[in-house]
This record gives sequence, structure tokens and C-alpha cells, in this order.
Amino acid sequence: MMNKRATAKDVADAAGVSRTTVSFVLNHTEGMRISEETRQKVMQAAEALNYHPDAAARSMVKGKTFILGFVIRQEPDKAYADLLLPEVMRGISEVASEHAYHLIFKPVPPADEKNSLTTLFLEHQVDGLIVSGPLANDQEIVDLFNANAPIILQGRIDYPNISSVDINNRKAAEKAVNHLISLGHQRIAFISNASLNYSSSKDRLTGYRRALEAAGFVYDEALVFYGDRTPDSGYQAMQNILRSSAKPTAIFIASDTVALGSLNALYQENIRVPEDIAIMGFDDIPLSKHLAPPLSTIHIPAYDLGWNAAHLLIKWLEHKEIPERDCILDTELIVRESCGSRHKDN
Amino acid sequence: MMNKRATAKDVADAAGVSRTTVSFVLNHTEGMRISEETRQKVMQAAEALNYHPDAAARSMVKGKTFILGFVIRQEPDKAYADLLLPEVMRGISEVASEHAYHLIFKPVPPADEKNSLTTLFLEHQVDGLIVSGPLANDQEIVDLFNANAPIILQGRIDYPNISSVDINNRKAAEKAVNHLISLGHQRIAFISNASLNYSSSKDRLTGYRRALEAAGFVYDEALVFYGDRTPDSGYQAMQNILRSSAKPTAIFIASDTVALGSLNALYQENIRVPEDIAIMGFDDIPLSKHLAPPLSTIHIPAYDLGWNAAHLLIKWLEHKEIPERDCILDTELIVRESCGSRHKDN
DNA sequence: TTGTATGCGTTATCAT
DNA sequence: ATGATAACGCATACAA
Repeated sequence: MMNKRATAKDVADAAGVSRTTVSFVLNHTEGMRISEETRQKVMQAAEALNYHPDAAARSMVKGKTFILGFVIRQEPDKAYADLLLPEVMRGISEVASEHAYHLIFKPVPPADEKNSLTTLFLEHQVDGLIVSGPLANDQEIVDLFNANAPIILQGRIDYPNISSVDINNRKAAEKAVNHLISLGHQRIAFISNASLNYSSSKDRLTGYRRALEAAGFVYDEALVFYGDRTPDSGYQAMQNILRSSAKPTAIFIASDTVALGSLNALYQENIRVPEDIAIMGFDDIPLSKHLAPPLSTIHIPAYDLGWNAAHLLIKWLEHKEIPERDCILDTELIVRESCGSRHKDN
Repeated sequence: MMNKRATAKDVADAAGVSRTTVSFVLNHTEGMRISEETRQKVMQAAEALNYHPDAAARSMVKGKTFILGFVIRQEPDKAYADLLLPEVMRGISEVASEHAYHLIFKPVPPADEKNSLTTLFLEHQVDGLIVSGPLANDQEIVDLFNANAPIILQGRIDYPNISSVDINNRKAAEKAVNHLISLGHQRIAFISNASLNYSSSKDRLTGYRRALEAAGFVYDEALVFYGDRTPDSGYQAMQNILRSSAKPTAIFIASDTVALGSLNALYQENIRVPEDIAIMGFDDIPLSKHLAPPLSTIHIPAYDLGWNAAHLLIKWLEHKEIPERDCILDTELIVRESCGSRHKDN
């Protein structure tokens, strides 16, 4: 039963024509007037033999793989724990499917000794790359870009020429903190989403600081704590806050995932949200609206992030249009219940 | 700067040897005694030219793509909303990476008119497939299997020959319900994880029923409600329960994701968990432990599911070992706080 | 030990 | 309107 795949030659033989004719018919090549009769014969033969052109062969002759690479610049366990990632992927893969591209997904940490990122492109496994969450100074990406690799970033990098799709983290954080301020809060603590080596973390902290200062408050480092994308880190950070002398009336946690752990710590201590303390998140992961209480947060258009990145990349590949500017998408303040209404200091 | 990729011939020329020698050196071909000197020359030339073999060319001549396909049998929006999926993917991609395979990920709903699943294999985009969450009667999968496609299922199907990796949903559900019973509950409602067209849903319901009957209770359809994998459906189902005359003291919700919405409905009605009602989940999604209260549930070894599926598939591909038996992994009852301690009926 | 020749399955450029 | 034929880049059996 080890029936070999049928090749174009098999189809040609079965239809009594040449391989060329088969190719013309099956690819609907323009300008080739082929008699309806032979067209039918070829179609039927192909159908009968269950013929499908071999991807590798076509790839070789066209010089294209029709595969996009989506690379996460993180350790696999962290990469797959990102609750916004599936939505980004959905955006990418929807566009990819539309244009008949496939999607290879792969977490490649920045310190990967095997240079998997470079290899992926240089071995021509993919036609182009979308790289998510690069470190601010990611040399491998810069090298790849300089080697003419079509590459779109999702996240910022300290190298201006590579175009990226991102949100304005600073402004979004300002929005979040301003909301807290507008509710009357004066002592607002901060828990970061990740290490400040990532530009998104740095930018969100900056936004927190600016909003505070713009409102006439002093920025106090004793109110700043750190998460690392995990609920556990949020739990720990919250413990630290509770044990410190910070005593904030509100906390801006720059990641809903981190906030999850923080809320858990609060729950254990019987501290009520928002009655005892207001909590503001960031990301709007799919679960935030289902938490008790539903979490106020900043909505990131994750699907659109992926959608736009894929579109820019495919435009680059298909029309050689190298995008000139970054694509910055809007965020939105989502007011739910975790910040309560107006805070009354006593 | 449009520097073409270097080919094996370029390396050969640069090193002053033949293409064959280059191939032998770079592939560490056994039995070919090559002078250390030429070996070095070749290595250096390859390095200098930044040579990487073309994936398509190698793929063609070896008759292998070194790509695995991971297909979800669902609409993209549902596929990407599955909170266990990232862990399954992590398991698959870890094994894939180890064996130098790449991973193409693609949601292909059962009713896909373009036969994307068949095409993926027949065009030889992938060497083999892992298919997750098939419908009980998925003809396309059966056809593909009969066409000698290496394919591993993740989930059950009404066709015995295709090997799968799965959990025993029925027994796991029994475990969950038995826990509730052991706490003294007598009126236990059920909310399904999805439509009963999926074998996992059917099996979990069966487990619920069996546990009840084994304990001497009668199975009452008035206590059975349905979810569709989404929190919204859980919210709705809970509304239905509260408005019905069911009045359960405990609810077994066969999906943590669905439970999320149910908990939300409870929160809105100021019904306390577990004081007023006990909630038992299923899946142990990464967030369950962070909910308030932390959710008691059934742990599914998602990572291991992916890991085993990938291993079976690669064994098949590399050693032609077609797995003969299904691989059933163990689940675990996770007792947290949402079921409280012993229930006292009054 | 290294070089030569051939095939893999397409597509594309020529002729006819 | 259709049929040869070259080319894509690599691996390998065989020859030298």
C-alpha cells in the first residue's frame, strides 16, 4: 500500500500531455490558451491521481518557502505562559492563511547558543520573521536585518531602522495612573510587568512616574516594586508591599498576569478590593473581566498587533515594500470594578 | 547589497575542493576519511561565506521536510482561547526542537472547505501531523490515516486504528464528583465543558453520572447544564441554574474556563464560594490556583500530552515504529478551596 | 581521499 | 496551443 505520491509527470502521462501543459493548467497560467478539452483531461487526471504539487520542489524553484516565522524572544516556559500570545498568534495566522502562508512558531531566547533565529532564516526555512519581545539591545536581530532579512518587530528595540508594531506603553501607563489619580488616590504603588531590560517595562514605569509628577506628586522609589511576568512574582511583590511601610491606597500593576498573584495575596490577607485597596492592571488578558472583582485595566489590541505585523511582513515579501514607519496601535482604559469609585481619604 | 545566499558550490570553490567534499565535511559523513587540512579549509570557507544549506533543496533530496504539523480541529477563535493549548504546544515544540524539527501550527475546523488538513500533508509541507480535539466522527482524519499519513491524535475518535494521546475523561470526572460526594454533597449539578459531539464532553458527563449512581444517587437531568468552552457560556449556565429549581449545594463544572464565567455570575449575586455553594472544576488551567477562592479541579498533564504525542510521531517518522496502543495519561485531583470542607446539610 | 554524474519535482524559457 | 529542456541546491552512488 506504500503508494508513492503522484508527480506532475504521472498526471501528464495519464492525461496524455506534457508536464508543461499540466503546470499551465493547474496554475491557471495567464495568456496560455489551452483547449477546454485538454484542460478537462488534465484536471480529471490530477483529481484521479490525487495529485498535489510538492512543496519543497516548488519552494526551490520559486525561491520562496511561503512560510512565516514567529519567534518569541523568551525562554519557552515564559513564552507559552504569556496569556496575550494566543491572540497575537491568531492575528498573525489569520493573515498568513489569507495569503496562503504557513506559520512556524518557535520560542528562541536571546542567549540561544545555536543561533536558531539566524539559522531559521539563513537555511531558508522561512521567508521572513516576526520577532516578539526583543531585548532593547538585541544584536542578533540587528545582524539579521542588516543581512536583508525581512523582519518585523513586535516590541521596541534600540535600533531605529527595523520597523515594529507596538503600543505606546508610556502613554498607556499614564492613562492608567491618571485614572487612579482622578479617583482621588494619592499614594499609588507600582509593580512592574517584567525586568527593566525590556523596553515595555521601562516605558510603563516611565509613564507611571510622569503621570504622578504631572499631577504634582513626588515619585517615590519606595513605592516601586517588580514583577517578572508571573503570578508568583505578583504574589511576592504584594507581600513585600504589605510588609513595607508603603501603605498605598492604590496599586498600578503593569501586567494582569502579575496582578493575578497580587490579588491572591490580598485575598489571603482578607484585604478587600476595591474597598480596602484599588488595583489597576495592564494588558486586559482574556480573564481579567471574569475575575472577582473584574479587573480594571489597559486593553492591548493583541489580535491587531499580530494582524498588522503579519500584514507588514507580507507586503514586504510580496511587493518589496519595506515599511518605513513603526505601527503604533491605540490602547484603551477599561474601567471595571477593581478600582471602585471615588476614594475618600480620611 | 543584495548578496545572494552562498551555495555549496561557492564554498567548494572558495576552499578549492569539490562540492562533494564540502557535503561530506559539513554533514560529518561517516567512513569518509578526509584529511584534517581540507576539513579545516572547508569549515573556514563555509564560515567565511556564512553558508547555510537550503532547506528546500535538502528537503527535496531527502524526501523529508523536518516539519511537524500541529492542527487544532476548531474555529480559530475557539482554538486560541483554549488556555491549556500553550502548554500542549510547549510539550510538542520541546520534543520537536530536540530532534531538529520545526512546528507548523494551524487551526483547521472540521468543516474546512479547502481541505487544509489534507493539503498540508499531501503537498508535503509536513512530515506528520498531531491533530488535537477531533470530532468523534472525523472522516478527513480517517482518510488521511488510510493514505499512510503519520498522524497522532490528541483526543479520542470513533475509529480504533489511529493511535492517540489522551486522558481518561470518564475516570477523571468520577474522581471529581467523588470528592464532592465525600464532602457530604447530595445535590450536585453538572455543567459540561462543550457540546456532546466531542468525546471529551460525553465522557465527562458519563463519569459524573456513574459516580452519582455508584454512590446511590439518582441521575437527574434537571441538574445537567451545558457550556461551550467559554466563560460566557458558564455565566449563562449558572444563571440558568440559579433561576431553576435545581438548588444544588455543589456544582461540577467540566472546564475551568467555563467555571470562570460561572464564578463571576456567583460573585455578582453575592453568593459565596465555598460557603454557599461548592465549585469543582476540570482542566487546572494555569490560573485556577490564582482565583479567589483558588479552584479545586482535575489536573490535566497538558505538557506531557504534547510531549508524548510528539515523541510517538517522531518515533514513527524516524524509526517507522507505528505506535500500537493509545497513550493514556493520569489526571490528578487538586484540592484547593472552592469546595470548602465538609458540607453540612440542614 | 576526492571528483563526476545523476536525480529529486517543479516552474519557466524557449522553440515548434 | 503544446512540448522539450534548463535550472533551482543539495546528497549520494560510483568512479578515479
